[in-house]
Order: sequence, then structure tokens, then C-alpha cells
Amino acid sequence: MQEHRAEGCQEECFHPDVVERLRTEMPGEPLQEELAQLFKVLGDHTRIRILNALCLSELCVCDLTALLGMNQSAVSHQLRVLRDAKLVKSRKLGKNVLYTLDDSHVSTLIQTGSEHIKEGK
Amino acid sequence: MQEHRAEGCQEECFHPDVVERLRTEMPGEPLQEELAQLFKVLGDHTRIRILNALCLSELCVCDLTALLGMNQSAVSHQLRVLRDAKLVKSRKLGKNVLYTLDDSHVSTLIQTGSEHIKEGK
DNA sequence: TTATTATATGAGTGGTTGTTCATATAAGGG
DNA sequence: CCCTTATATGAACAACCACTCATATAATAA
Repeated sequence: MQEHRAEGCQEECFHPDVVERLRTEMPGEPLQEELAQLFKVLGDHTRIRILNALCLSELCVCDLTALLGMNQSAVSHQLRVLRDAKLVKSRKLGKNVLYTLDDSHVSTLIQTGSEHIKEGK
Repeated sequence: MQEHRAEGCQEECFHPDVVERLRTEMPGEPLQEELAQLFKVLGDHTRIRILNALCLSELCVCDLTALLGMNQSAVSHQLRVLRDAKLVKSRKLGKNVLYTLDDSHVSTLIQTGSEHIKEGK
């Protein structure tokens, strides 16, 4: 049958017209790449614990080191990753460096992600 | 000085009281691990492109393969990852399998992430 | 049945990344 | 100045992961 071939995948795909429309309506590649990079930074157990902690209070590196029970070096490395991704900010106070979340989007992302998990039972 | 030592890091950390409070107020480890896992799944260029496409329309595997211009096998592998993470759902239609976003949290996450990037200039 | 097509999956592999170790920088205290 | 402490960083290594290739499964057509 002709009509069925028109809906098949062998020539191109199931919905060639929709695919063509998507090419113009989808976000640009640079934004999508940055998005993936952002979520990649969020996708680590240590960094999630850091962000969850900073959701509740401003903390210095040794606070986080004590809270997470891990190497100070490892914590600093992850804080650098979080800072490069603009997920946290820092300010110096004497010998210490205090970290906070960069803006409200960060806590929103964590909140939404948590809800998704809980609702998935 | 005594008072300054009480605020220092050498014994434990800068804010031992705050850290102690955080231990009880923070989400449990299992949830945080699942959160990290969720974001890890979101943190891939190919999967982000798939999700952005599914934000706009239900699509079958060959639609996505054509849209992304990549191996069908690679697309199927990533769809499996997305399905395991409950980020997408699928339904069979003849020889095809149609994919959609699992729920609204997924598009909310992508939306919030995109806003964060755009506002970061 | 056999042939064709759409999708899924196991194995192998190159590239990425989180941690540890050692060291460097920076800020006070004495 | 020197000494201690808080934080940052470079190198190296192990673990993980996204892709490719080959093949398997599922569904329709003839």
C-alpha cells in the first residue's frame, strides 16, 4: 500500500515533516551543549550533597569537609567545578572561604528533581 | 584568643553547630544518590537533544535517528537509559515505538536549566 | 513459511572524570 | 620574620560511560 509506505521509516523516518519542523524549533546546539554540561555537573553524588547543604546554609570548605566526611582536596576540587558552572559563589572571610548557592535556579532544579523522584515512588 | 579559636577550623570546622544541624535536616542519602543519578542521566548531549525533541512532539526511534543524524543503535541505547530513569515513556504502534516525556517535571527541569544558562549570559 | 523493516541489546573500546597524594598559595598569629 | 592553618591545584590512576559493531527480537507483508 502506498499510504503506509508514506508513513514508514525506510525512506527517512516515521514523521519526516515533524522532524523538519523540530530542526527549526529546537534550541540551538550551543545551548543544548551547555545544558548537558550543567546537568553533568549536577550529576555527581558529592556535588549534590554539597548543593543540598548550601541550600540550607552558607558554609566554608572545612564545614563541608567535616559534613561530607571526605578529603579536603576532593571537596575543593568539586567546589571548583561547581563554581566554574556558576552553581555556587564564594566570598573570603579571614582565612576561610564561604560558599553559597549562586541563584534560586539551583535550588529549583534540586527541588524539581527531588519531586520527580518521590512521585516516581 | 579563646573566642576566635571557637570559630576556627582546627578542631572540627568553622560552624560545628550548623554542620550538626545540617546532618539532621538534609535529605537522606538514598534520595541524594537518586538525585545525582537523575542529573547524571540528564547530563549528556545526546540525551538532552532527545528530551528537547520530545518536549515538542512524540517521536519514534527512526525520527530521532534522522533528527540527531546518528546511529540507530546509539539512539536506542540512550532511550533505554532515559526509560530506566523514568524520564521518557514509550508505546508500540505497529513496527514502531513512540516515545514521549514521562511527566511534566522533565520539561520543567530542562526549562529551569535553560533559564539559568541564559541568565548567566 | 520467508523476507523485510524497526527496534533492542551484548561486547568491546576510547575518552572522560572523581578521587588521592603531594604541593602551592594565602592569611593570621606570635 | 617564621609558623600554623585554610584553601587551591597539578599529576596520576581507577572507574565509568557513550559510541560502534554485530546480532537478536518483534512486527508486518507477501
